[in-house]
Amino acid sequence: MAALKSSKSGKRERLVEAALELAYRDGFQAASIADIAKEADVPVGNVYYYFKTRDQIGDAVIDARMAQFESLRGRLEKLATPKERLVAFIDMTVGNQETVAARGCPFGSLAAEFLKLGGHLAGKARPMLADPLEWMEAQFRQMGVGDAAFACAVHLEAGLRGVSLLTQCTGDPKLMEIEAAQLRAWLDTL
Amino acid sequence: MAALKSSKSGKRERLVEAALELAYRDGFQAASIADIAKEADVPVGNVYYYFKTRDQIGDAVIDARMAQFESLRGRLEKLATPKERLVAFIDMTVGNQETVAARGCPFGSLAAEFLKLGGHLAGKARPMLADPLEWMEAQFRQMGVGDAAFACAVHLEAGLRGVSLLTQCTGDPKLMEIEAAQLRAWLDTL
DNA sequence: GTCTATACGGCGATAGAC
DNA sequence: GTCTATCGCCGTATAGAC
Repeated sequence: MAALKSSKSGKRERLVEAALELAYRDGFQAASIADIAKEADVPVGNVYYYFKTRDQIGDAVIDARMAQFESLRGRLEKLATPKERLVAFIDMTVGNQETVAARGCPFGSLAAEFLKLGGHLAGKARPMLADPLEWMEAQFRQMGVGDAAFACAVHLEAGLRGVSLLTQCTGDPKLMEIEAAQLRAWLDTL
Repeated sequence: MAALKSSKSGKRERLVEAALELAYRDGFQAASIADIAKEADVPVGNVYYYFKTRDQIGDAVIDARMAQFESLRGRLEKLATPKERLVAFIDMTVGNQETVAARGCPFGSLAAEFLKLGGHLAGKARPMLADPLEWMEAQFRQMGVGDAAFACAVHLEAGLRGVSLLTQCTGDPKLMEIEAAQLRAWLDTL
Protein backbone atom coordinates (compact mmCIF):
# COMPACT_ATOMS: atom_id res chain seq x y z
CA MET A 1 0.00 0.00 0.00
CA ALA A 2 2.95 2.26 0.57
CA ALA A 3 3.84 1.64 -3.04
CA LEU A 4 0.79 3.54 -4.22
CA LYS A 5 2.69 6.73 -3.49
CA SER A 6 5.90 6.65 -5.43
CA SER A 7 7.72 9.26 -3.35
CA LYS A 8 10.62 7.83 -1.41
CA SER A 9 11.46 11.04 0.40
CA GLY A 10 9.30 10.16 3.39
CA LYS A 11 7.90 13.64 3.56
CA ARG A 12 4.39 12.46 4.16
CA GLU A 13 5.53 10.34 7.06
CA ARG A 14 7.47 13.27 8.51
CA LEU A 15 4.46 15.53 8.16
CA VAL A 16 2.19 13.07 9.95
CA GLU A 17 4.72 12.53 12.72
CA ALA A 18 5.15 16.28 13.14
CA ALA A 19 1.39 16.83 13.17
CA LEU A 20 0.91 14.12 15.79
CA GLU A 21 3.66 15.59 17.93
CA LEU A 22 2.26 19.12 17.75
CA ALA A 23 -1.34 17.98 18.19
CA TYR A 24 -0.33 16.11 21.31
CA ARG A 25 1.75 18.97 22.70
CA ASP A 26 -0.37 22.00 21.88
CA GLY A 27 -3.58 20.65 20.44
CA PHE A 28 -4.50 20.02 16.83
CA GLN A 29 -6.29 23.32 16.40
CA ALA A 30 -3.30 25.28 17.66
CA ALA A 31 -1.00 23.69 15.10
CA SER A 32 -1.14 25.57 11.82
CA ILE A 33 -0.08 24.08 8.50
CA ALA A 34 2.99 26.30 8.65
CA ASP A 35 3.85 24.99 12.13
CA ILE A 36 3.54 21.39 11.01
CA ALA A 37 5.56 21.96 7.86
CA LYS A 38 8.30 23.69 9.81
CA GLU A 39 8.44 20.90 12.41
CA ALA A 40 8.65 18.34 9.60
CA ASP A 41 11.24 20.35 7.65
CA VAL A 42 9.04 20.48 4.60
CA PRO A 43 8.27 23.65 2.62
CA VAL A 44 4.84 24.98 3.48
CA GLY A 45 3.23 24.90 0.07
CA ASN A 46 4.38 21.33 -0.44
CA VAL A 47 2.00 20.12 2.25
CA TYR A 48 -0.92 20.38 -0.15
CA TYR A 49 0.65 17.87 -2.43
CA TYR A 50 0.25 15.24 0.26
CA PHE A 51 -2.99 16.46 1.86
CA LYS A 52 -5.85 18.07 -0.02
CA THR A 53 -7.19 19.68 3.14
CA ARG A 54 -6.24 20.33 6.71
CA ASP A 55 -8.85 17.86 7.89
CA GLN A 56 -7.00 15.09 6.08
CA ILE A 57 -4.00 15.78 8.29
CA GLY A 58 -6.33 15.25 11.24
CA ASP A 59 -7.37 11.92 9.74
CA ALA A 60 -3.75 10.88 9.43
CA VAL A 61 -3.04 11.95 13.01
CA ILE A 62 -5.84 9.76 14.33
CA ASP A 63 -4.71 6.87 12.16
CA ALA A 64 -1.18 7.22 13.50
CA ARG A 65 -2.37 7.08 17.10
CA MET A 66 -4.62 4.13 16.40
CA ALA A 67 -1.71 2.30 14.81
CA GLN A 68 0.20 2.73 18.06
CA PHE A 69 -2.62 1.04 19.96
CA GLU A 70 -2.77 -1.76 17.42
CA SER A 71 0.95 -2.26 17.86
CA LEU A 72 0.58 -2.35 21.63
CA ARG A 73 -2.29 -4.80 21.37
CA GLY A 74 -0.14 -7.06 19.21
CA ARG A 75 2.61 -7.08 21.80
CA LEU A 76 0.17 -7.72 24.66
CA GLU A 77 -1.41 -10.67 22.89
CA LYS A 78 1.84 -12.56 23.34
CA LEU A 79 1.34 -12.67 27.10
CA ALA A 80 -0.12 -15.89 28.42
CA THR A 81 -3.11 -14.85 30.51
CA PRO A 82 -5.71 -12.08 30.23
CA LYS A 83 -4.81 -10.77 33.68
CA GLU A 84 -1.16 -10.47 32.68
CA ARG A 85 -2.25 -8.54 29.61
CA LEU A 86 -4.37 -6.12 31.64
CA VAL A 87 -1.62 -5.58 34.18
CA ALA A 88 0.83 -4.95 31.35
CA PHE A 89 -1.56 -2.36 29.95
CA ILE A 90 -1.64 -0.63 33.32
CA ASP A 91 2.16 -0.81 33.68
CA MET A 92 2.65 0.58 30.21
CA THR A 93 0.34 3.51 30.98
CA VAL A 94 2.16 4.29 34.21
CA GLY A 95 5.50 4.03 32.45
CA ASN A 96 4.40 7.07 30.48
CA GLN A 97 3.81 9.15 33.61
CA GLU A 98 6.27 11.95 32.90
CA THR A 99 4.87 12.59 29.46
CA VAL A 100 1.31 12.33 30.74
CA ALA A 101 2.04 14.91 33.45
CA ALA A 102 3.29 17.32 30.80
CA ARG A 103 0.87 16.66 27.95
CA GLY A 104 -1.97 14.48 29.13
CA CYS A 105 -3.14 11.09 27.93
CA PRO A 106 -1.88 10.42 24.39
CA PHE A 107 -5.26 8.96 23.42
CA GLY A 108 -7.68 10.73 25.73
CA SER A 109 -6.48 14.26 25.17
CA LEU A 110 -6.55 13.85 21.40
CA ALA A 111 -9.93 12.17 21.47
CA ALA A 112 -11.39 14.90 23.66
CA GLU A 113 -10.24 17.62 21.31
CA PHE A 114 -11.48 15.94 18.15
CA LEU A 115 -14.81 15.13 19.78
CA LYS A 116 -15.40 18.81 20.52
CA LEU A 117 -14.21 19.77 17.08
CA GLY A 118 -17.25 18.01 15.73
CA GLY A 119 -17.87 17.05 12.12
CA HIS A 120 -16.16 14.16 10.42
CA LEU A 121 -13.16 13.99 12.76
CA ALA A 122 -15.32 13.60 15.88
CA GLY A 123 -16.70 10.30 14.63
CA LYS A 124 -13.29 9.14 13.55
CA ALA A 125 -11.86 9.86 17.01
CA ARG A 126 -14.30 7.58 18.86
CA PRO A 127 -12.37 4.33 18.38
CA MET A 128 -9.36 5.87 20.10
CA LEU A 129 -11.01 5.09 23.42
CA ALA A 130 -13.71 2.66 22.29
CA ASP A 131 -11.32 0.08 20.81
CA PRO A 132 -9.26 -0.22 24.02
CA LEU A 133 -12.56 -0.57 25.89
CA GLU A 134 -13.60 -3.48 23.69
CA TRP A 135 -10.21 -5.09 24.05
CA MET A 136 -10.37 -4.82 27.83
CA GLU A 137 -13.86 -6.28 27.87
CA ALA A 138 -12.58 -9.28 25.92
CA GLN A 139 -9.78 -9.77 28.45
CA PHE A 140 -12.17 -9.64 31.39
CA ARG A 141 -14.47 -12.09 29.66
CA GLN A 142 -11.57 -14.47 29.29
CA MET A 143 -10.91 -14.03 32.99
CA GLY A 144 -14.34 -15.50 33.60
CA VAL A 145 -16.11 -12.54 35.20
CA GLY A 146 -19.11 -13.20 32.97
CA ASP A 147 -21.63 -10.41 32.54
CA ALA A 148 -19.47 -8.07 34.62
CA ALA A 149 -16.86 -7.94 31.85
CA PHE A 150 -18.15 -4.72 30.34
CA ALA A 151 -18.48 -2.96 33.71
CA CYS A 152 -14.96 -4.06 34.60
CA ALA A 153 -13.62 -2.67 31.33
CA VAL A 154 -15.37 0.63 31.99
CA HIS A 155 -13.92 0.77 35.49
CA LEU A 156 -10.39 0.06 34.34
CA GLU A 157 -10.30 2.40 31.39
CA ALA A 158 -12.12 5.15 33.28
CA GLY A 159 -9.58 4.92 36.08
CA LEU A 160 -6.62 5.11 33.71
CA ARG A 161 -7.94 7.90 31.48
CA GLY A 162 -9.22 9.81 34.47
CA VAL A 163 -6.00 9.65 36.43
CA SER A 164 -4.13 10.75 33.32
CA LEU A 165 -6.26 13.88 33.22
CA LEU A 166 -5.70 14.49 36.93
CA THR A 167 -2.00 13.94 36.47
CA GLN A 168 -1.84 16.48 33.69
CA CYS A 169 -3.90 18.91 35.73
CA THR A 170 -1.82 18.68 38.89
CA GLY A 171 1.46 18.13 37.08
CA ASP A 172 2.31 15.35 39.53
CA PRO A 173 3.37 12.06 37.87
CA LYS A 174 3.01 10.23 41.17
CA LEU A 175 -0.75 10.15 40.77
CA MET A 176 -0.34 7.59 38.02
CA GLU A 177 1.39 5.18 40.40
CA ILE A 178 -1.15 5.76 43.13
CA GLU A 179 -4.11 4.91 40.92
CA ALA A 180 -2.31 2.06 39.17
CA ALA A 181 -1.65 0.41 42.54
CA GLN A 182 -5.33 0.58 43.39
CA LEU A 183 -6.38 -0.79 40.02
CA ARG A 184 -3.91 -3.69 40.25
CA ALA A 185 -5.19 -4.54 43.73
CA TRP A 186 -8.75 -4.45 42.43
CA LEU A 187 -7.80 -6.75 39.55
CA ASP A 188 -6.50 -9.26 42.08
CA THR A 189 -9.89 -9.43 43.79
CA LEU A 190 -11.66 -10.60 40.64
CA MET B 1 -18.29 44.02 44.14
CA ALA B 2 -20.92 44.02 41.41
CA ALA B 3 -21.42 47.68 42.17
CA LEU B 4 -17.96 48.49 40.85
CA LYS B 5 -19.38 48.26 37.39
CA SER B 6 -22.27 50.68 37.09
CA SER B 7 -23.92 49.01 34.14
CA LYS B 8 -27.26 47.48 34.99
CA SER B 9 -27.81 45.95 31.57
CA GLY B 10 -26.23 42.66 32.59
CA LYS B 11 -24.36 42.44 29.32
CA ARG B 12 -21.18 41.26 30.96
CA GLU B 13 -23.04 38.45 32.68
CA ARG B 14 -24.72 37.46 29.41
CA LEU B 15 -21.37 37.46 27.63
CA VAL B 16 -19.78 35.21 30.24
CA GLU B 17 -22.72 32.84 30.22
CA ALA B 18 -22.66 32.68 26.43
CA ALA B 19 -18.90 32.11 26.41
CA LEU B 20 -19.21 29.31 28.96
CA GLU B 21 -21.98 27.68 26.96
CA LEU B 22 -20.07 27.84 23.68
CA ALA B 23 -16.77 26.81 25.27
CA TYR B 24 -18.49 23.77 26.74
CA ARG B 25 -20.31 22.87 23.53
CA ASP B 26 -17.66 23.51 20.89
CA GLY B 27 -14.52 24.38 22.78
CA PHE B 28 -13.20 27.77 23.80
CA GLN B 29 -10.88 28.10 20.82
CA ALA B 30 -13.69 27.42 18.37
CA ALA B 31 -15.83 30.19 19.81
CA SER B 32 -14.93 33.50 18.22
CA ILE B 33 -15.70 36.86 19.79
CA ALA B 34 -18.40 37.31 17.16
CA ASP B 35 -19.94 33.94 18.07
CA ILE B 36 -20.02 34.81 21.75
CA ALA B 37 -21.47 38.26 21.15
CA LYS B 38 -24.16 36.82 18.91
CA GLU B 39 -25.09 34.14 21.45
CA ALA B 40 -25.27 36.82 24.17
CA ASP B 41 -27.22 39.22 21.97
CA VAL B 42 -24.61 41.92 22.37
CA PRO B 43 -23.11 43.93 19.49
CA VAL B 44 -19.68 42.63 18.54
CA GLY B 45 -17.63 45.75 19.10
CA ASN B 46 -19.18 46.23 22.50
CA VAL B 47 -17.44 43.17 23.84
CA TYR B 48 -14.19 45.08 24.17
CA TYR B 49 -15.76 47.46 26.60
CA TYR B 50 -16.17 44.58 29.05
CA PHE B 51 -13.05 42.59 28.19
CA LYS B 52 -9.74 44.08 27.12
CA THR B 53 -8.63 40.85 25.50
CA ARG B 54 -9.97 37.50 24.48
CA ASP B 55 -7.97 35.79 27.21
CA GLN B 56 -9.92 37.72 29.81
CA ILE B 57 -13.08 36.05 28.55
CA GLY B 58 -11.31 32.75 29.19
CA ASP B 59 -10.58 33.90 32.74
CA ALA B 60 -14.22 34.70 33.27
CA VAL B 61 -15.28 31.33 31.85
CA ILE B 62 -13.04 29.49 34.31
CA ASP B 63 -14.29 31.66 37.18
CA ALA B 64 -17.87 30.90 36.23
CA ARG B 65 -17.24 27.13 36.26
CA MET B 66 -15.38 27.34 39.55
CA ALA B 67 -18.29 29.25 41.06
CA GLN B 68 -20.54 26.33 40.13
CA PHE B 69 -18.31 23.96 42.05
CA GLU B 70 -18.22 26.29 45.05
CA SER B 71 -22.00 26.39 44.97
CA LEU B 72 -22.19 22.60 44.83
CA ARG B 73 -19.70 22.29 47.65
CA GLY B 74 -21.83 24.62 49.77
CA ARG B 75 -24.91 22.48 49.21
CA LEU B 76 -23.02 19.26 49.96
CA GLU B 77 -21.65 20.61 53.24
CA LYS B 78 -25.18 20.55 54.60
CA LEU B 79 -25.23 16.76 54.50
CA ALA B 80 -24.47 15.07 57.79
CA THR B 81 -21.67 12.60 57.02
CA PRO B 82 -18.67 12.65 54.68
CA LYS B 83 -19.85 9.44 53.00
CA GLU B 84 -23.24 11.00 52.27
CA ARG B 85 -21.46 13.96 50.74
CA LEU B 86 -19.30 11.78 48.51
CA VAL B 87 -22.28 9.71 47.41
CA ALA B 88 -24.18 12.89 46.64
CA PHE B 89 -21.26 14.07 44.53
CA ILE B 90 -21.40 10.82 42.56
CA ASP B 91 -25.18 11.03 42.18
CA MET B 92 -24.96 14.60 41.00
CA THR B 93 -22.38 13.66 38.37
CA VAL B 94 -24.50 10.78 37.11
CA GLY B 95 -27.57 13.01 37.02
CA ASN B 96 -25.77 14.94 34.32
CA GLN B 97 -25.30 11.89 32.12
CA GLU B 98 -27.20 13.10 29.05
CA THR B 99 -25.24 16.33 28.88
CA VAL B 100 -21.99 14.50 29.54
CA ALA B 101 -22.70 12.08 26.69
CA ALA B 102 -23.20 15.02 24.35
CA ARG B 103 -20.53 17.43 25.52
CA GLY B 104 -18.24 15.71 28.01
CA CYS B 105 -17.43 16.55 31.59
CA PRO B 106 -18.27 20.20 32.36
CA PHE B 107 -15.04 20.57 34.34
CA GLY B 108 -12.72 18.02 32.76
CA SER B 109 -13.30 18.94 29.15
CA LEU B 110 -12.75 22.63 29.84
CA ALA B 111 -9.70 21.96 31.98
CA ALA B 112 -8.18 19.73 29.32
CA GLU B 113 -8.58 22.36 26.64
CA PHE B 114 -7.16 25.20 28.71
CA LEU B 115 -4.25 23.06 29.84
CA LYS B 116 -3.21 22.43 26.24
CA LEU B 117 -3.76 26.05 25.37
CA GLY B 118 -0.87 26.83 27.67
CA GLY B 119 0.12 30.23 28.96
CA HIS B 120 -1.75 32.02 31.67
CA LEU B 121 -5.05 30.15 31.25
CA ALA B 122 -3.42 26.75 31.73
CA GLY B 123 -2.39 27.59 35.27
CA LYS B 124 -5.74 29.11 36.01
CA ALA B 125 -7.53 25.94 34.86
CA ARG B 126 -5.74 23.64 37.29
CA PRO B 127 -8.06 24.23 40.29
CA MET B 128 -11.02 23.07 38.21
CA LEU B 129 -9.99 19.49 38.97
CA ALA B 130 -7.54 20.07 41.83
CA ASP B 131 -10.06 21.75 44.14
CA PRO B 132 -12.56 18.89 43.92
CA LEU B 133 -9.67 16.52 44.58
CA GLU B 134 -8.75 18.38 47.77
CA TRP B 135 -12.37 18.45 48.84
CA MET B 136 -12.70 14.71 48.32
CA GLU B 137 -9.51 14.07 50.25
CA ALA B 138 -10.94 16.02 53.19
CA GLN B 139 -14.10 13.91 53.10
CA PHE B 140 -12.14 10.66 53.08
CA ARG B 141 -10.01 11.88 55.94
CA GLN B 142 -13.17 12.56 57.93
CA MET B 143 -14.26 9.03 57.11
CA GLY B 144 -11.22 7.83 58.99
CA VAL B 145 -9.27 6.16 56.20
CA GLY B 146 -6.12 7.87 57.43
CA ASP B 147 -3.18 8.08 55.06
CA ALA B 148 -5.24 6.48 52.30
CA ALA B 149 -7.37 9.61 52.02
CA PHE B 150 -5.43 11.07 49.11
CA ALA B 151 -5.31 7.80 47.19
CA CYS B 152 -9.05 7.38 47.72
CA ALA B 153 -9.69 10.88 46.41
CA VAL B 154 -7.58 10.15 43.34
CA HIS B 155 -9.47 6.92 42.72
CA LEU B 156 -12.87 8.55 43.03
CA GLU B 157 -12.21 11.59 40.92
CA ALA B 158 -10.26 9.62 38.32
CA GLY B 159 -13.19 7.21 37.99
CA LEU B 160 -15.72 10.01 37.56
CA ARG B 161 -13.70 12.16 35.15
CA GLY B 162 -12.58 9.11 33.23
CA VAL B 163 -16.02 7.66 32.79
CA SER B 164 -17.25 11.07 31.67
CA LEU B 165 -14.69 11.02 28.87
CA LEU B 166 -15.66 7.46 27.92
CA THR B 167 -19.31 8.44 27.99
CA GLN B 168 -18.70 11.35 25.65
CA CYS B 169 -16.60 9.16 23.39
CA THR B 170 -19.11 6.34 23.09
CA GLY B 171 -22.16 8.57 23.31
CA ASP B 172 -23.73 6.14 25.75
CA PRO B 173 -25.04 7.78 28.98
CA LYS B 174 -25.40 4.35 30.60
CA LEU B 175 -21.69 4.18 31.22
CA MET B 176 -22.10 6.84 33.91
CA GLU B 177 -24.49 4.59 35.85
CA ILE B 178 -22.28 1.55 35.43
CA GLU B 179 -19.20 3.24 36.86
CA ALA B 180 -21.16 5.09 39.56
CA ALA B 181 -22.51 1.78 40.85
CA GLN B 182 -19.00 0.39 41.12
CA LEU B 183 -17.70 3.49 42.88
CA ARG B 184 -20.59 3.46 45.39
CA ALA B 185 -19.95 -0.19 46.14
CA TRP B 186 -16.28 0.56 46.65
CA LEU B 187 -17.15 3.42 49.01
CA ASP B 188 -19.14 0.98 51.11
CA THR B 189 -16.11 -1.23 51.62
CA LEU B 190 -14.10 1.57 53.24
C1' DG C 1 -21.67 53.60 27.72
C1' DT C 2 -22.93 51.95 23.20
C1' DC C 3 -22.08 50.76 18.67
C1' DT C 4 -20.09 50.97 13.55
C1' DA C 5 -16.47 50.74 10.74
C1' DT C 6 -12.19 49.31 9.89
C1' DA C 7 -7.19 48.26 10.50
C1' DC C 8 -4.16 44.50 10.71
C1' DG C 9 -2.35 39.90 10.83
C1' DG C 10 -2.42 35.04 10.16
C1' DC C 11 -4.72 31.29 8.36
C1' DG C 12 -6.11 27.72 4.76
C1' DA C 13 -5.88 27.09 0.18
C1' DT C 14 -4.54 27.87 -4.93
C1' DA C 15 -1.80 28.98 -9.15
C1' DG C 16 1.67 28.10 -11.61
C1' DA C 17 7.03 28.32 -12.35
C1' DC C 18 10.52 24.98 -12.19
C1' DG D 1 7.17 16.15 -7.70
C1' DT D 2 8.80 20.30 -5.56
C1' DC D 3 8.48 24.84 -4.14
C1' DT D 4 7.32 30.20 -4.21
C1' DA D 5 4.15 33.60 -4.32
C1' DT D 6 -0.08 35.12 -3.39
C1' DC D 7 -5.20 35.30 -2.94
C1' DG D 8 -9.21 35.75 0.00
C1' DC D 9 -11.20 35.16 4.35
C1' DC D 10 -11.89 35.54 9.08
C1' DG D 11 -9.92 36.35 13.41
C1' DT D 12 -8.64 39.90 17.18
C1' DA D 13 -8.40 44.34 18.34
C1' DT D 14 -8.88 49.53 17.79
C1' DA D 15 -10.64 54.27 16.46
C1' DG D 16 -13.80 57.16 16.98
C1' DA D 17 -18.90 58.73 16.02
C1' DC D 18 -22.93 58.90 18.71
